[in-house]
Amino acid sequence: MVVKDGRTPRERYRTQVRAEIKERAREQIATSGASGLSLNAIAKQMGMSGPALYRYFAGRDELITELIRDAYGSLADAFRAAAASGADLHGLGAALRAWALDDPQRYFLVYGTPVPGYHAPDDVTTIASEIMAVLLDAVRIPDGPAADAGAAGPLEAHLAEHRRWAGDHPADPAALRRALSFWTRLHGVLSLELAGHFTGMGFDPAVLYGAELERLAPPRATPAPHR
Amino acid sequence: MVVKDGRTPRERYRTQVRAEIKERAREQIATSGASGLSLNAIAKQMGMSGPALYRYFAGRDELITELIRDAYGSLADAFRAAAASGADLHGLGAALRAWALDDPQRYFLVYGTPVPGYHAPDDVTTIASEIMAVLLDAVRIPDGPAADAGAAGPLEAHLAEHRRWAGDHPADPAALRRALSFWTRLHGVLSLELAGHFTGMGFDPAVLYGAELERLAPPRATPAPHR
DNA sequence: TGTACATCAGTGAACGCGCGTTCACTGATGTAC
DNA sequence: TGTACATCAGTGAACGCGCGTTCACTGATGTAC
Repeated sequence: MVVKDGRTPRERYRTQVRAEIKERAREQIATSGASGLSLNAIAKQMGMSGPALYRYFAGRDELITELIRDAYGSLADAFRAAAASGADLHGLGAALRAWALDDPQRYFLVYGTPVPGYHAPDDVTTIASEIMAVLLDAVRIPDGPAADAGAAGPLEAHLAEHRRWAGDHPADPAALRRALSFWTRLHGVLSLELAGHFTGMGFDPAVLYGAELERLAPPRATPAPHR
Repeated sequence: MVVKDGRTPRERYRTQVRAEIKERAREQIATSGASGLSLNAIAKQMGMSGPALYRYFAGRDELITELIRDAYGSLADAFRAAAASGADLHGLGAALRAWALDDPQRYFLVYGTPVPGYHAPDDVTTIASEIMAVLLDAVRIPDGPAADAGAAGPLEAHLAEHRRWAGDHPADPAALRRALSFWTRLHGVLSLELAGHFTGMGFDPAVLYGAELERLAPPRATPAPHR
C-alpha cells in the first residue's frame, strides 16, 4: 500500500518513532548533558523495552551522531533563512544568537567540549562549510564603512596564502578576515554566556553581544526587514 | 614525629598520594574526557584497590571539583605571574593562550560545556574574579592608542549602570569594555580552535589570535620582556 | 474476496561489564608512658 | 629503652545499579496470488 506522498504507512510510522526517540534524547541531554544520554532510559520513557530502539538506531553512537547532525543542520537552516530574507551581517549575528539561546545544549552539541576520540562524519563537516559559505556571501556585501576597512596586516597576508577553505569564494583577504572575526567574536560571547561565566557580573550579555556585532557590521541606514 | 617544615611524614605521604591521584585523573580526562573519569580505573593504574581512594577523596564529585579548582588556580597563577613580570595586555593574551594550549582538557574543565546540574563552589568563583581583577589592572594602563579610544556607545552606558563586578576597581566604562572584549574575543578564537573547528581550514589559528590581540592592545614601542 | 506468505515492530531474558560506594578487617606506622 | 595503645592506609568481599547490546521469539501489519 502506497499513499499519495509515496510513503507507506510503515515508513511514516518509522520516521515518526525515530523523531520521538530523538526528541526524548534531546530532553535528556538538556537535563543531564550529552554524557548522560541513555538508550534504556529513552525506551522506558516511551513505554517500550530497551532493545526496541535498535530497530531505529544502530546504537548509542549513531543516535548521538544524528543529534549532532541535526544541530548543525538547524543552524545552517537558520542561517540560510536569514540570508534568504535579505539579512546583512547584523541579521546573521542575530540569527546565530537566537539559535544558540533557543536551545543551549544544542549549541554545545556543536560547539562544546569535544570528546577526545570522536571524529565528525563527512556530511557534518560539509554542513559546517555551508554555514561558512553563507557567512562569506554576507560579508562580501559592503554594508557601511567597516572599522577595519583597508587594513592589511599579517593576518590578511596569511589568509591570502594559507586558507584552504571557501574554495570558490572571493579571495578578498579583508572579507575573509571579517568573516572569521565575526565567527570568533560572537562565539566568544555566546560560549562564555551559555557556560554561565557572566552570571553574577550583573550586566546583560545581549548588550555586549550587540556591541561586538556593531563593531563588526555597523548597520545600514535602513536595516533590512524580512523580505 | 615532626620534621622541619612542620609536617609529619604521614602528612607528606598523604599529599603526595593525593597529587598522584589527581595526576592520573588528569591523564584519564585527557584521554577520554571528563565524563570518562573513573575512580576504580585510577586505583588500578596506581596499583591499589578502588576503595583505597576514599581515604583521599570523599568521592568522584569531590575529585572532579578539586580538578576544576586546580585548573582555575593554574590560570590565575599564570595570569598573576605574567602581570608581576610587567606584562601588558599583549603579554596577558599570550599567557592565556599558552595556558590553554598547554593542556586543552584543563581549559575545557574551566570553559567547556557545563554539566546542567553542577554549581561551582564559592572559592572557585572567587578565583574567577581574581583573574578578572588582574585583567582589569592591566587594562587600566594605557599602552598606546586603543582602536576604541573615546568610544562611548550603549555598552559603556550599560556597564556604567549595571555591572556588579570588579567592586573596588576603576569604574571607567571604556576600560571595563576593553577587559570584556579581551576576554570574549580571545576565548572565541581559543574555544573554536581547541574544539577543532578550524581544522581543515588551512590557516594558523595563532595568527588569527595574534591579530585579534593586536586590535585590542597595539603593542608599545618596546614590548615588555619578563622582568 | 480470501488465503498463504513475508515483513518487521516490539518483547523478555540474558550477557558481561564497570561503576560508585559501604563495610568489617588486617597490618603497618606513629605516640605516650 | 621497651611496652601498650592509637592512628590510619589499604584490602577484599559485597551491594545494587544501570549500562549497551545480542538473541530467539511473538504477534501484528502488509503483500501476492
